[in-house]
Amino acid sequence: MFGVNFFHAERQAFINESNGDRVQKYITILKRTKLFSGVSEEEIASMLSCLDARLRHFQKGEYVLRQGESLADITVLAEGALHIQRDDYWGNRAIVNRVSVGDMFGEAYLAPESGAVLNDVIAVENSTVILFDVRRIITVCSSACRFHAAVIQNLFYALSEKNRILVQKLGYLSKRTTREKLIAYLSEEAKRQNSPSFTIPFNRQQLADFLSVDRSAMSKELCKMRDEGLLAFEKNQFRLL
Amino acid sequence: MFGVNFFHAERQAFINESNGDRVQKYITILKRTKLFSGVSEEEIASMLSCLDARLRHFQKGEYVLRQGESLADITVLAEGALHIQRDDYWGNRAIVNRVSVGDMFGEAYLAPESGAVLNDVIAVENSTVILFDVRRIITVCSSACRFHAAVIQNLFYALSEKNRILVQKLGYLSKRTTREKLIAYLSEEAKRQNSPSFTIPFNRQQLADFLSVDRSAMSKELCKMRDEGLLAFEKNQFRLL
DNA sequence: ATTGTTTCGTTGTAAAAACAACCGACTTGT
DNA sequence: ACAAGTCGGTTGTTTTTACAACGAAACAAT
Repeated sequence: MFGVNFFHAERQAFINESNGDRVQKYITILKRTKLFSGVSEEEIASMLSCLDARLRHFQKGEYVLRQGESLADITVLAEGALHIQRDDYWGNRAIVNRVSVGDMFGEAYLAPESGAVLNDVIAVENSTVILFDVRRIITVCSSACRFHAAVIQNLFYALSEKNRILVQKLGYLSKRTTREKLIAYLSEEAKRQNSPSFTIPFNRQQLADFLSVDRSAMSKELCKMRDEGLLAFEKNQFRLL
Repeated sequence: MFGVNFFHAERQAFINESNGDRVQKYITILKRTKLFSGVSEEEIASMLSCLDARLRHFQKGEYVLRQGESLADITVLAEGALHIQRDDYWGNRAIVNRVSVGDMFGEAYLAPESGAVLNDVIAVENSTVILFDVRRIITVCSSACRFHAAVIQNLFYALSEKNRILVQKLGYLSKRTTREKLIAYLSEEAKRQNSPSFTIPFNRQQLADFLSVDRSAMSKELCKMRDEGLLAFEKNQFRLL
């Protein structure tokens, strides 16, 4: 089987047998990612072996990365959804981030000095991950890959962007009260989705974990804000007033 | 004057007049930065114009970057010290980070999609900043700069590393209580400095801002922890027991 | 239809943090 | 030497949060 093949033989190349149509599916996905933005499908196909691309599949609930593991690959989520989360010594779970299709993850641990991965990455849906050898990406190969330079630029901008997102989340968490955290997050999300009415990708427990507050206290605060006329909501649909 | 020259004529090249010894001083500094790690002084000198390097000087207390400004340069601190900080609508100041000599900063806002700078950057000492055009760095020039590839790798690893540091700080801030935040920060710092006895680069107010807690409450908690025998401290010298 | 599960709101209580105000020890500048 | 400013600790009060426990609604499985 295709999936099992790649799962158990990590170093196997992306394109190997007569799995052209399946490969084509992932090339189509890659084409839409930031990493390969501006690179045609043909060029992606020709770069896959150059970059040592590999596939791995994960069932819902499975660990994609565990705290303490080390990582030497750039990873892109091709199907499904992941949560990057962290459990401290007494079970407090914080969702550091949510990974959607096309996102990279784990790229913070690729520098030679950086040690082991600090978070768990877990599949919240059945998921497929594509891995690339980091050294092959950032080492410019002389001639073969014309569009290697474009991928390097994309990678740089993606890292820069992720950096900004982390800074943004630091902005939420540096607020002292639950209300301030909610206002910071929700108004940012409204701005991002360009509408005072928007959907968040979390249920209550997940949002509380994301903002590192107690769920019931957050629920209380949300309802208080609703009663004060600051906002309206139903499930994960919010509207700022 | 040298400094005034560069301050008022931003686009002026790094090497221009008979300022060889002053330039040499900054080349020596750059050689020790992560960005130019593994690149010789001669090679740095030859790359400076290629990368459109510029100098700017700031007095203690001056703003290096303001919230809302945009940025198209990679910035390296050559002398002095900066604080990256954020004031919210009601004056709560959070020190997002401290920038030391050799560090890059502001690299989160370089992606075309990323908007304005979200934080203030302020000089806490008289400081000198070196700026490089980001597009010139990540666009591989065909022949001129042999060591351009090394700089690209360094830049990538630096961004990755900074990413990890942000994730780490998120780890501190996602703790719910002041005590937990202190323990997380201090034990991490002890690990980093490889000793249970270590110095932190903050005074109390700055540490409180860094961890986004109230100074007096933090002071109270520190003393309580000291009385419980968890740690000892004097000024910014700490020892975990 | 009923049982179990998940999600979300609610309540009361205990713990923790913010806030404000103040004090003493040290620096710094004149 | 002295005034002004900085820094860190302390205290008391108010506000906020965590925590635990419960209940209703929605949904899925048997």
